[in-house]
Amino acid sequence: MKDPLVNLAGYVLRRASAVALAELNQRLAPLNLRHADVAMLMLIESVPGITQSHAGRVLDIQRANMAPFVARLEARGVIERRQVDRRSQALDLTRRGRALLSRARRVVAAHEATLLKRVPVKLRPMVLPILMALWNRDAA
Amino acid sequence: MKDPLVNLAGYVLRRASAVALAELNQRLAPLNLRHADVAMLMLIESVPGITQSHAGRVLDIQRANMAPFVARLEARGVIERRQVDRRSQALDLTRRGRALLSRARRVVAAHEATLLKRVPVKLRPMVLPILMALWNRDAA
DNA sequence: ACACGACTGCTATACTATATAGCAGTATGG
DNA sequence: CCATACTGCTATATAGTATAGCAGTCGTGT
Repeated sequence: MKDPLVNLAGYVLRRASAVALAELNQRLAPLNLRHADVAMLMLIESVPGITQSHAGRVLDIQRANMAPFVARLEARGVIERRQVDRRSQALDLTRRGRALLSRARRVVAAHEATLLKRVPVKLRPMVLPILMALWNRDAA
Repeated sequence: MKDPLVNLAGYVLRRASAVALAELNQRLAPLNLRHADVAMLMLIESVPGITQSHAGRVLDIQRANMAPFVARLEARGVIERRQVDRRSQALDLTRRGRALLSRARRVVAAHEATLLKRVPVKLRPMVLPILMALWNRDAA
């Protein structure tokens, strides 16, 4: 089938992302986690006590959506909130959160391995640099 | 800010895709198009008379979602449906659709150029091969 | 010849992710 | 000490995608 879109980086980027995301979410389903949950847990682990609003900025989650999202994780007992200010909330992992995260990390690692295995060995070292460049974390 | 997620290809893939998609949609807004519309128009142009269900499979759009999607494009007068069977619909661009598509194509080209410009020249030739590989169009 | 399974287009519905608007309260810098 | 910016939050809206099921049609195997 002649697909005229496969020459468009933007299109292939979107399709690749959609597939990878679906696969990851499927892998995480047994842990009752979604990709965003794991991202949050990993961020909090890496920056313990990070502010809720700050975490939202890093992960690009709106303040409005942060509230129920964090509340769910807290209700589940994997993170806890600590008042830092009378407005800011610091986030930390609970013992349970750390245990869950360590399981999730294995799933993520397997997912990453699957992704990279699809790329020819010679191209593999360029995957992250190219994705970072496309994401445009540095330039304007 | 130490972001522990930037080493994960899946994460960066998702973020890059989200940014690129948002940018493209913004560029297309003046034409009153979204990225999915353009994908459909380009596909129909490339395979005139393609069946609605077939187009849905190529673009990975569910049959159920295809119906209102195609209806919108038809109501707008950019595509037309032709009965091929008493069940299958063949899709074609109208004159108006071709005109709109040629404008959209310029927007898409500009978007593609912007994306690729972010990638160091030496890595640029690897962008599409890597994205295709991640998308996994061939392997299992 | 025709029954059956597979396919098409469709409606209705639901779920997820994300976005906008606005509020009450708090911190901070000029 | 006041104006401004910030925080967490609720309520709500929009877009994209997914599921279930229906009526009708087609193609194939026997």
